[in-house]
Amino acid sequence: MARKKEYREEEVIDKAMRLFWRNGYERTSMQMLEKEMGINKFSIYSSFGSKRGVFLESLNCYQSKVAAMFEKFKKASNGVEDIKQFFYDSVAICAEEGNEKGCLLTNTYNEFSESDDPEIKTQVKSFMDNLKLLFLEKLRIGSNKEDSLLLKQANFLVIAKHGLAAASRVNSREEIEDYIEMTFSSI
Amino acid sequence: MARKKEYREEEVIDKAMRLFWRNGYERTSMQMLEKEMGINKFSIYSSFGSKRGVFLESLNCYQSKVAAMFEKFKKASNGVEDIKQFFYDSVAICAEEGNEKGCLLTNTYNEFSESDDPEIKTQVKSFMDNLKLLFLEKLRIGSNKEDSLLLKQANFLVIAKHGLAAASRVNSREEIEDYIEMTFSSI
DNA sequence: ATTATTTCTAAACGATTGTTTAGATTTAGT
DNA sequence: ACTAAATCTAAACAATCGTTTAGAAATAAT
Repeated sequence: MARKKEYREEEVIDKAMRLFWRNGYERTSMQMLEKEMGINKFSIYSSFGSKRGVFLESLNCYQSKVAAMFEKFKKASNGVEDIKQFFYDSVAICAEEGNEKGCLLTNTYNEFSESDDPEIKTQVKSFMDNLKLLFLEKLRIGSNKEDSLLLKQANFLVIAKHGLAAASRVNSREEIEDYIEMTFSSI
Repeated sequence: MARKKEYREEEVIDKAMRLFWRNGYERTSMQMLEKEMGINKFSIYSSFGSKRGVFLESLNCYQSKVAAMFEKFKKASNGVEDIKQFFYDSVAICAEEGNEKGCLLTNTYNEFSESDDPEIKTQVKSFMDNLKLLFLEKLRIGSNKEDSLLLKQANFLVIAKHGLAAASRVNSREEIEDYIEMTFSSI
């Protein structure tokens, strides 16, 4: 009994996510969001409530974007080799976007680490913790080493993941791939 | 023939640097700077010209803060072992501050990567390039390997440094130190 | 003590931030 | 065709941003 929306929320939130990814939360203004999402402020607010609402939805969008990669990772069963492939897939996703930013969630954790927004911090932290657990499980499959060493390797690889996120914005894809090779030649 | 300043610029810029380190550039307001530096806006502007001026001086302050560590690194002569020690010193500096942030310059590179402020980006980039050259030189001292492999290892270690910066904000000091041990056990 | 010069306080600046509102426009049901 | 409900445009909102300015307070030289 009323007019129809001229945009699909999943489409505009994907554009918002890319904008936040490039610029971070604070440097992204509503004006930029209007332009990038192709709709105006009223529509943004009626769909997502606030700028923060758009950002939270963007984080979900990012997670669903990498979800397929996570599923593939979870289902694979070659242990450490899966983690290596996971890193390659991560690099591919960043390169596909053409951006030189690290992981959106890692960047978000950094930007919000001193703020008092527990919801955002919790979402990011749980994402990282899940990843850490996944890594640990993979190591159990692919190795016969004792647990304490496994834990250390898991930490090592999780940190390597952060390093990948940070380094991918200052190094070429080739260098990152060299890095992956060297990392895994030591395990 | 006139009144004396009631603050020393080196002292207030050190406080500003710590504030920028914790919060990043965009989330740090003049109001916060006034409070943290202990002087008011007029004094800030007469001493540093602008918020950006305070930030540029803060970056210099950060560099001079780690300069001693760099000098020690440059003068040492145990090759790869020096790099390892350099990483330990880096961790110590962060822990000393009590913050859980990565390297200020790495964070700055991330925050400004999409902005059009070439001066800041150039300063950060040259810092990283210098570090990379230093690493390469250290590898030459401590190793007899051929050049292409040396270059790869240098990249690897520089990326490890970025990883350290990124990971130090989500991992404990003990985990970071485990990470350093594992990194160097593979070289 | 007066003057000149600088730093201080504190208020105000215009611009931009995120957010809201009023009214025109469009659609669907009666 | 008319009405009701939702989306659109576009202007305005208060708050905050970085920045500037006017005037009081303080110092050093004359």
